[in-house]
Amino acid sequence: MFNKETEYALRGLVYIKLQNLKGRRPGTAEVSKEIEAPPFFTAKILQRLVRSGLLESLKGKGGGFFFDPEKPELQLVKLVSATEGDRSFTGCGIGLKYCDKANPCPLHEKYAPIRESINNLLSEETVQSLAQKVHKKEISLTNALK
Amino acid sequence: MFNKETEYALRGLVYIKLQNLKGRRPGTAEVSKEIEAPPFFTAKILQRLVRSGLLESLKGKGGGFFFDPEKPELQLVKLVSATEGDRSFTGCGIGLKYCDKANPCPLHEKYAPIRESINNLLSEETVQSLAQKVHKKEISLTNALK
DNA sequence: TTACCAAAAGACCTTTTTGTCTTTTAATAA
DNA sequence: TTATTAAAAGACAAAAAGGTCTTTTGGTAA
Repeated sequence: MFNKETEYALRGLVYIKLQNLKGRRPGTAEVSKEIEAPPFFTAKILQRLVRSGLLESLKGKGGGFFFDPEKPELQLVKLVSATEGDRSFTGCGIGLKYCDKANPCPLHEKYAPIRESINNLLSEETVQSLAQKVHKKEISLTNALK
Repeated sequence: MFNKETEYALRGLVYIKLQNLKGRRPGTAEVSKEIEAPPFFTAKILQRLVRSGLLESLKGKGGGFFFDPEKPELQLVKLVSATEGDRSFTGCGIGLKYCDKANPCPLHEKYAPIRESINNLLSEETVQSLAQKVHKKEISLTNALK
């Protein structure tokens, strides 16, 4: 579904949001440990997210990552665009440049609705909505079995 | 959706099947040209498919690629397993090792049905069924606009 | 104002994917 | 049997993805 960067970003951001809800700002070491992702790579990914304006950070003692409460919720489609680029869930199933209802590839009829439901999912869900689910329910962010 | 190898394999196999229906056995040069894929890479991919038993080939004059009429239709899931490995449409959306109905990640509820419909598509459709669609309808295999 | 802390920046590396090319092998036809 | 044809095999290489590490910068707190 997603590449590694997006997976780590998703897990990391949901973890950060959960901690923010508790009034905390986790740092790279904590985030990478909790989501079981490579530490330096996690740091790099979070940095990129800050640079692209999807996440905030604070240096120095007591520093760490957090979401700007002023900003709207972060739709997954925005996140995935930032990590994988725009074309990840827009292309043709078999890789044709021009493939649409008027000029379909042989997979189009069945694949188009699936692609659409992926895009719906990515528009409907946000980092915050995912964090809520983890917060409220018996839902996990890591590989630890409960 | 798929990686390049799978895309080229899909387009190539459908083209080969279409030519087989006309009593022809296309070679690597023809296939790569018709599906607009890199010639040497196409050759390598078709070779791999032959080695894994999904396609037949004949060397020498009049040689080329063809499907064994004795074999059952080639389900896309078989093809994708050969080119991308088994785990491409079985994993968790956010990359957790253990994620299922009993121990779901926050994306599971909405992603699981999508993943299932992808797997249904890949089981239902075959190289032959896609070739039939191209044969019967106004459906394209290449980037050429009609 | 100094000591310390933690993110930012960026160089560097490894692996996988994607792609190219040459040589060898096997089949066919003359 | 020889010339020709086309796939098989495998070495090689570029690009992208994934990952590591060191140095610099900017904050905080004592």
